[in-house]
This record gives sequence, structure tokens and C-alpha cells, in this order.
Amino acid sequence: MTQSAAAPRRLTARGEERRAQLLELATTRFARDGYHSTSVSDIVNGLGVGKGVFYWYFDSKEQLFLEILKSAQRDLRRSQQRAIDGVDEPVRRIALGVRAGVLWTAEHAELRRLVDFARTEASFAPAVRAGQRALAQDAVAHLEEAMAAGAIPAGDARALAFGLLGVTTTMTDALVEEGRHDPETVADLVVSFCLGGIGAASAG
Amino acid sequence: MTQSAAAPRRLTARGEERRAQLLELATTRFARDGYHSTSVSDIVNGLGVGKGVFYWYFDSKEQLFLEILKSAQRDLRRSQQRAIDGVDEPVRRIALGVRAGVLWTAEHAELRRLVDFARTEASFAPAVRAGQRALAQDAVAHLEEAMAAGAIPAGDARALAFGLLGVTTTMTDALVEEGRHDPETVADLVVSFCLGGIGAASAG
Amino acid sequence: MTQSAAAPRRLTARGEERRAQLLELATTRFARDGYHSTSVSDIVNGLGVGKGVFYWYFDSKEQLFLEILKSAQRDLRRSQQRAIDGVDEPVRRIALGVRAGVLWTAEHAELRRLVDFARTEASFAPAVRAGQRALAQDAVAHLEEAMAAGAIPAGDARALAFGLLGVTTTMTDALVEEGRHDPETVADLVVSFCLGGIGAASAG
Amino acid sequence: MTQSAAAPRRLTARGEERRAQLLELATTRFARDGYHSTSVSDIVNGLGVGKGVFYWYFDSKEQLFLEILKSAQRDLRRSQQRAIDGVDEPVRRIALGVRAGVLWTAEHAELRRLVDFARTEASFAPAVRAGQRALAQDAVAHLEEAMAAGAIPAGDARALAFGLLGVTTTMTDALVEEGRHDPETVADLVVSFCLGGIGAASAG
DNA sequence: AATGAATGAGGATTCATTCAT
DNA sequence: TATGAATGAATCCTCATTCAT
Repeated sequence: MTQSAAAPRRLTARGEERRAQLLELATTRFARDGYHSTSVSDIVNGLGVGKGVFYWYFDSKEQLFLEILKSAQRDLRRSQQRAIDGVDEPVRRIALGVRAGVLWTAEHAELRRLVDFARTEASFAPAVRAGQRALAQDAVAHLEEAMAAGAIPAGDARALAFGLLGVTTTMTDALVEEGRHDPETVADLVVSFCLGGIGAASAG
Repeated sequence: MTQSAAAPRRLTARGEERRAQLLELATTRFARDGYHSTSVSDIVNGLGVGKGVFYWYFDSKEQLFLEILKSAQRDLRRSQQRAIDGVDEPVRRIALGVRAGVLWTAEHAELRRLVDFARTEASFAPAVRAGQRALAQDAVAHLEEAMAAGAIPAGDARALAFGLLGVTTTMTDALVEEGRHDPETVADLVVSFCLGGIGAASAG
Repeated sequence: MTQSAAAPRRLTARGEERRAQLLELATTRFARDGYHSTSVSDIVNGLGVGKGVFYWYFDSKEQLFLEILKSAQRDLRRSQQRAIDGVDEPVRRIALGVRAGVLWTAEHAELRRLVDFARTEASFAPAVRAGQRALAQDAVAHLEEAMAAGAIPAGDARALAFGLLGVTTTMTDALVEEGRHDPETVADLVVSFCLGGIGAASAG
Repeated sequence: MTQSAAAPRRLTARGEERRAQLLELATTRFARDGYHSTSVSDIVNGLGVGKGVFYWYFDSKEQLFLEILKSAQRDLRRSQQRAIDGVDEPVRRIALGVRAGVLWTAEHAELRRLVDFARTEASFAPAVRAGQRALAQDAVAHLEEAMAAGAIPAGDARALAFGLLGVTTTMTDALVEEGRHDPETVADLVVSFCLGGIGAASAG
């Protein structure tokens, strides 16, 4: 009756395009109006297509959201990995990772909004947590390496990792939203805050 | 027909109690299931009362939520102000304020969830931002005083303030949720991270 | 969120009446147009009430159907039990039970239609089978008693019971539908067919 | 645009095969999940072909169902005619016809299910009735011949015919479904029940 | 103050059918 | 012959809110 979740439909070029359009418009709308306030009708109407189109490409509104969510998390993580690729020194990797995080967040404020929302719904929260854990895990690796090398004081790497995540997103959100700082300046601020933080906190 | 918002109904003692029950149950449910997934029916059924009761005490579901939201923000702010009351040194005020923030957040994880959600809905976002600004403003005062006194390097106080907010909430959320640290330990960590952060970042 | 199935709503007199109206109209329409071809809208429109009314009284269209189904089966069974109450001789009980079955079926042709349909949907089939088994079980008791008393030849009582059920419903349906025979005449025919059948078949 | 119903498309060998596949899969699914719960998509997906294929071979889902229905009824009738071919004695023809009916029903439980359903939908009911009448008509001929020959007591042949139909299908359904009897045994039971029935009932 | 009942717009989803390629 | 894409009416159901009692 229902399609098996395991077999994503094979799409033509035109199909891929439609799918991408839907994905993009949905992301925009979800971020602007909220998930619940954006109806499937809003999305298809915004594209000027029939309602069935939505369900040709996605199993449900929920699944679509999950897909956006996961791809956002994946994208952020990738851009951080790209930023630190080939860098040897762990503290520099941390700094570059944080910077990449700030820039990504600044550029994708809408996606940040989505993640915030997702955290508050029972059906999406697990996915958010999984993503956060993955991000934290990356940072933990660098932090532990830095501690082992004596570059920063020993301490609870996992706790620090979550600290990094927090400063990055919240500071970025707040500052960029205010419009008084350009992303690069924000990045500088956040990076030094973070380095100061891990330097001091580990001691605690 | 409808009551003017300015003139809240005068309630008997019993009435106050009912109102408080509704407020409490709604908070719990909103936090557990999400705002949209919690219906007015859920709330009144959970209390075993008729549907009319809800509308006797509140104008609408939205107004109720707003009330919860504002009172949560007010409560956090108050507990921070209480914590620093009478403390002269600005850096200590910052430390105590952050600590109070951590403890409050740890104790009211549900309310944190509500604020996260509120930020993502057009109708609630302004209220959230207002609350955040008020909180940041408090911190800005201490930071500027500390800068003036030379206790910390000069810098963008407002930016730092948002940094403090971010570390506090995110680190607390993540660490308390994990259940590996008790709130006091988390507070120690967060405070030293913050102090390290403002020490280093302002320099930038 | 959803109401617990275990707690049927307490209804006022007016409420009971509404519920009964819905039940009756739904039965009629399901029988006349088929379950799938009758929409919830059809039902509430037929009563001139809003759509929510339906869901105030029933959890779903499916549950409503199930309720009709079970009450129909219960009703038939009761009318058979009433018919044989106090009769000592097992063969007479069989005859009277069959007769009662014919008369009930003749009078409730619509419900018969519903049972036929229910048998063809995965979600309803189990309920139908359960009802049929109960009916058959009643007959089995009389048949075995009759066999023990030597009133009819020994044989597979359960098989015969289903035979009785089959003749009763199908013959009645076909004959009453044709309109050439009144129910009493049909009952005579069916009863003697059945008695002849169990007399002969058991021997096999 | 649409084909005239009278001129079925001329198909290639490959075409015939496709059509047969569709017919078979549809039958299986309709019987297993119900007519309404089986979508055209289900059918074409089950065959791994595109949606257009369905409408190349059939005008509509309804027409397809009707075709299955009629061919089922035709098939049963034929197998009964084959069974009695060349038999002179009318009572033996009846017995053999009933037996053939039992065996066919046992072997095609799915089709039986379809007929049951069809009876409950306004759009299919006439077809079902027509088929039943044809079947009954066959039996009536034998019954009247038997009565004329004095082999069974005179009576309402048409009524008896419907009785035969009823016992056959219902007893078979119930017994075969239970799995306690093989079709041949069931056939013996049903045949003697029927003969007993017509012997006794006609007298009434 | 409180209740059960009612409203009805709105939401997600399904599905028979059509069509361009 | 066949495909993937598209249509859009129709379906079941939810829910904030109102109202008579």
C-alpha cells in the first residue's frame, strides 16, 4: 500500500529539479513562518503546482522536514571538516572549526531556526541530538589531542565541546541578527572567546 | 464581549488556584509535547474540567503561552538579580550571574524548551528577543563597569554579553541532559569558560 | 493527546440522542451506499450538524462501523436466544433459532449487507469471524445435545452449525430480496431445509 | 479518445500477457486488502511498471473489477456445467453441481471474497445479482426436472435453488477457512446437507 | 464559574485519472 | 507501448473557539 521507505523513487532530471524546488521553498517557509504554520498547501501553491506533487517527492511533511534537518547538520559538519582539512595543530583546528561554524551559521540563519524548532518537538528532537553529538564528537577529538599535547589544560573535553557549540551558535545568532557586525568580525570574536574559554575552563 | 487585555478579571482565591493549575499543566505539556501538539482539550482534560474553564481564565491559547513565556524570562532575570544583589565587584557579579543562570536553566529545562520554540514562531519571536535583550543588557552593564575598572580588557560589551548567554544555555542544556554532571559542577565549568572567554575575546 | 479508548465520554440526555441519530443515519447510509462511499461529511450533513459533532461522539469512522457491526451481531444473537428461551427439546431449539434468524435477517437486510462488506476488509474481518463463531457455538450446543439424545444422527456438529448459518442468511437474503415470499413463509422453508439438512448430512 | 467498450483493443502476445498479469495481481490484492484499499498504484507498483500501463489495458479500476467479477462467476458456472455434463438423472446433476461448487469455492476463496464485497457496493451489486440468478436458474432446471420425475417432493424450486447456493458458499467458506477439513470431505458434507434439505424443504 | 455540545475552517494525505515525452 | 510527472477533488480528522444551560 505505502511505498517501502527503503526504495527512494528514481527521478528524471526534471524530477530532481522539482524536488529541489520543493526542498528549497519548504526550507524558506519553515524558517520564516514556522513548521506548523506552513502547510503543504502553502508550499505547493508557492510553486504553482498541484498538491499531489508534494507527495510524489516526499512521503510526508514530517519526512521532508527531517530531510532538511539532516542535510543542514551534514552540511555544517562538512564545511567544518573542509576548513580544518590538513591542519596539524589541534588548537588551530579548533579555531578554524569554530570560525567555519560561525560563518556557516551566519550564512544559514534560517536553518539555525529550524534546528531550534526541531529540538522542541518530540518527533524531531532525537535527530537534533544525534547531530549535536556528532558535532561535539569532532571537537572532542581535537580537544583531547590538544590536552595530550599540553597545548591547553586538561579537563572535561566533552563539556568543553558543548561549550564551543553553544558560544558559536548563540553568539553568532545574536550578533548577526543585530546587523552591527559582519560575519568575519563575529568570527574573530567568537574564536577568541572560545579559545579563552577552553584555556580557562579546563583548569576548573 | 471580550475582556480588555488591560483589565484582568478579578479572581476569587479558588479562581486563582484554578488559573495556576492551568498555567502549570500547560507549561508541562507544552514542554513535553510541543506547543502545537498540545491542544486546549489536552489541558482541560488533564485537569478534569470542562472546556469553558480555559476561556474563563485566558483569552486564548496564544495569550496563555505568551504569559508563560514572559513569566519564565522574568523569573530567570530575577533569580540572577537576586544572586548578585549587593555585590560590588563587576567581575564577580558576572560570575555570580552566570552561575545563577546555569542553575536556573538546569532546574527549568522545560521552560528553556519553550523559549527555543517561541523563537521559531513569528508570533512569539518578538517577545523572546525582547527578553534576551533585557538579559543581555544586564550583563552589558557589568561588563562595561569591569572594562572601565580595567578588570577585563576593553571590547564589545554587547557581543560578549550574548556570548555569555549562549554558553550558559547551551552548555547547561547539553551537560545536564547528559546526566553526567550535577548542576553545581556544570556551573563551575560554565563560569570559568565564560570568564576565560571574556578575558580573551575582548582583546580581539 | 488522543482520548483513552477505555474512557467513553459521559453523555447528557441530549448527547445520547445525538449519538443515536448518528448511529442510525450511518447505518442506513453504509448499507445503502457502502462503507467507503459514505463519507463522514455525508453523515453529518444528513443530520445538518457540523463536522466536529461526529468526532465528539466517535473516535473514527472505523470505530463507528465496528460498533454498528458488533451491536448487529449481538442483536441477532439475542433475538435467537429469546426465541428458544425455556425450550427443552434441542431439535425444537434449533428450529426456533433458525426461524428467529430468518426473521431477524429479513427485518434487518441492511445490517446483513454491512456484515458481508465487513468480511471483505482486513480491519473488520476478525470481528465478523468472532461473531460468526459465537453464533455457531450456540448452534453447536443444541446439535450436540440432539445427537446425544439420538434425535439426529451423530456427525460433525460444528460443520452443521455453519451449514445452518449459511442457509439461513443466504436463502433469506435471496428470497426476501425477490419480494415473492413473506418472511414467515421464508422461515418455514428455511427451517425445513435445515432440519432435512442436518438429518441427512450428519449421516455422511 | 476513449475506446468504445464494444471494441476491445487488439493486443499482441506480449500485450495479452501484460493484461493477464495485471488481472491476476489485481485479483490477489483486491481479495487480500479489499477493493478500496488497493490502489491502482499498488497494482502497477507490484508489477514494477508505470502507471500508464494500467490505463492502456483497462478503462478504469471499476471496469477491471467488473471484469474480474464476471469472469469469476462465469468460471464457477462453467465448472459446474462441466461436472454434470452428460449426466441424465436430475438429482445426480444437483449433487454433482453442488460438489463442483464446493470444490471451486474452496479453491477460489479469494474470488468468493470479491463477490461478497461486490454485493455491498451500489455499482457492483447488479452484476452480482445477475450472476447469482444465472446460477440459480441452472439449479431450478434440475430441481423442476427432479420434481416432475417424482425424485423429490414438489415445491418452490427457485427457493430451493437459493438454499443450495447458500449452503454451498457459506458452509464451504466456514469449513475450509477453519482448516480442519479437506475440500472433498467438505463437499460430502455439503452435498448430503443439500440433498436432505431439498428432500425435506420441498414438502413444506 | 463551569459544563457538555457544537462549530467549521483548515490540515495532511490519498488516489483515480491524464498527459507529455 | 510505456514512463514519470502532474492534477485536484475528496477524505478523514483536529482544534481553537463559542454558546446555551
